Amino acid sequence: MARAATTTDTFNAIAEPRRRQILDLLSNGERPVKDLVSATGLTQPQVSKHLRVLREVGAVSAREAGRQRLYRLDPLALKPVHDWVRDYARLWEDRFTELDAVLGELTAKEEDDGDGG
Amino acid sequence: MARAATTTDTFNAIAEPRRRQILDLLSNGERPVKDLVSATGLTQPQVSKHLRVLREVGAVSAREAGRQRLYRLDPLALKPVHDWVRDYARLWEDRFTELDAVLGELTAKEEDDGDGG
DNA sequence: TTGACACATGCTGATAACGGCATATATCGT
DNA sequence: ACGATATATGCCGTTATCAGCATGTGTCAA
Repeated sequence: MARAATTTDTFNAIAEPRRRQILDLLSNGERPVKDLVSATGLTQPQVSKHLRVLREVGAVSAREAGRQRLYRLDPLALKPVHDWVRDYARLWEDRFTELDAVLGELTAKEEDDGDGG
Repeated sequence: MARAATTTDTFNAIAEPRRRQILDLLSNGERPVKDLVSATGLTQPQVSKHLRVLREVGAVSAREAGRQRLYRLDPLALKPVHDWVRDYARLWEDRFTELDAVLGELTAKEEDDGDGG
């Protein structure tokens, strides 16, 4: 078995930075593919493929408008990600964690130095 | 070029559900590898490899303790993920988004049906 | 109809993940 | 020293990504 497909879930889909960039662009509102192409500097097929992945995980949806397709953000698809990291956010927002991190570094250094004090 | 390495950043590292599971286990405190093996049901090499990835992105750190290594969560590594999804959370917490989603579905259906009203 | 435009899909090649298994390293107990 | 325990690493095979390029489908204009 290889790595899970990018279309398995939102976690895999947003691992690709270009896809996050596309979502960022869509958070400003509906946009046709061409706009995303010029904004990202990617080729049109690349953008379409990324959009396909995002569609399959439900992060975007498309609407036909003449010969173009307007893509729209579907933010609820990101909820599982947010829900998961939310618990961890408490840990560093505590400030104690940051302090712990610093102290941990110092302690580790002391141990490396032997009984240097 | 293939998919970005799992060690590229936290986004790629946490795409793998087993690694999220390991982080979840470590959020209860420091644990030796053996505990993670029994808790996850994975083989020991698998766990060690996942831990290596998590170490390389700075999500965990290890401390020597006799013949075992105690792994500790480093939650700050998850901050970029949280920061990124946080903006999107506002969108669905607005409730208007959910309403929009429903209305969008209806509108799309009407358009599919032609002027069915 | 012909052509231009907008978008999606198919194919190829290169890369690297992930699982499984074996094995190397280090520590503890006797 | 020897065996057992704890952990890390190496190799192999399968699989799916991602970039690039060509091509297919549908829409608008003349």
